[in-house]
Amino acid sequence: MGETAARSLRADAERSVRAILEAAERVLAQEPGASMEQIAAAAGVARTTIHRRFANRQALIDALASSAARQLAQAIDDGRPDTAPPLVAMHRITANVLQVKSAWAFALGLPADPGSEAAALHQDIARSCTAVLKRAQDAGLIDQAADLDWVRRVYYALIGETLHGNAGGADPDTLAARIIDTLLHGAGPRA
Amino acid sequence: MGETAARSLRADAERSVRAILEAAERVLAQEPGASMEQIAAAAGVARTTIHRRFANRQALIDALASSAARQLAQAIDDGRPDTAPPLVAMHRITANVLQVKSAWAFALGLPADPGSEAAALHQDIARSCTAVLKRAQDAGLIDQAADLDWVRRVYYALIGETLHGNAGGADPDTLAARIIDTLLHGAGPRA
DNA sequence: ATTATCTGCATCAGCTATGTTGCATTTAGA
DNA sequence: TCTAAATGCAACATAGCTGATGCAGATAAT
Repeated sequence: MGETAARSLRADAERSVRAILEAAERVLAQEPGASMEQIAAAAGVARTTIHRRFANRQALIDALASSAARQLAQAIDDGRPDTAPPLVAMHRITANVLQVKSAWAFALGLPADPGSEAAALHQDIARSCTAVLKRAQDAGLIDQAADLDWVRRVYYALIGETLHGNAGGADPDTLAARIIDTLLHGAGPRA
Repeated sequence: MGETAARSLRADAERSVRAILEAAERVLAQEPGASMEQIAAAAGVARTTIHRRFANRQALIDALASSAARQLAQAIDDGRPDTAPPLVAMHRITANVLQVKSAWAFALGLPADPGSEAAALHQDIARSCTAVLKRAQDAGLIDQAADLDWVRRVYYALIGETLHGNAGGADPDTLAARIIDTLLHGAGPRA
């Protein structure tokens, strides 16, 4: 069960942990090699406080990755991937994911080492994603001969590219619409 | 004129520089924070030799980025983006780029700071790329209403995703064909 | 109100990477 | 062959990060 051994921290301590994780995301996104000192400063906390909650740098990174992965999994579940009509689910999920990924870009870009909670979550997520695509394929939205694994990877890539260019300002629904349109139809001329 | 002030190094020195750059790519691709010592070892060279040719770590990274960007630009030019028929140019360019990017993944993924040679080259590349897409659009391969900047970014993303999953084994032409097909038609059912 | 927890601050030891220098040796080039 | 360039090696100084500790003051929880 990893590092989630937190046995009922005091309320202020829990606030500190959250502040540290959010600061770590902010700081490391700009400079992946940033020091604990910089993270502490951004969190409004002394460096020693970080060391009290996280044994070492790696433990902090792991916790960050887990936390972000949990939020991502939640964002997907909120889109009802198993029950909503495929197109609706895809749109909702995409919009949700865009928001979570834009807030936790660094943490979610981390290479999750096998066995970690984050890795397990990312596998679950990939499964959910493939399931939705399968439903879309059965509904005739995706070509029967298409390689769903490639389609899923293209979908991931479109999300990633959307986040790159966008400074976080544009409407998630508009962006999601473009992603799905591109995924299904590409850039070629419409019939 | 940046760091290319190299005034006729001796032949063996030039070999060393190349070995260092190639080793840096190899090592840093696996561990972006790797030490100069590790790079030197991988290059079969003493650490001090690296410091003789590159003032500091940043200078080495900059040189690496420039070198890789030059090769990428060359790979695109080799595809005759201005003269070959659009589809042919796109295919050739894609196959060439796949090979160069797979060999210099780290260097080309580096955030080129404005003003650097690498940044200028990447702008040239983006221009060439957009030009080819424009020709494809005029030829009716791409929808008239399409946003070419988005199309170009999607194209980049497809290349990036292709390189991720592929361990460098598959045939570049096959991969290029899938990229262009996906870019133009997406995953939807064929007419 | 009392207690257990949390935090900031100061401090310390240890480690590692960086960048430089001097010298002896090898190697390319004329 | 002769010279200038290039390299390896050893050593050194510096700087920055990490992780740990002790203590005094602030804060939550009962």
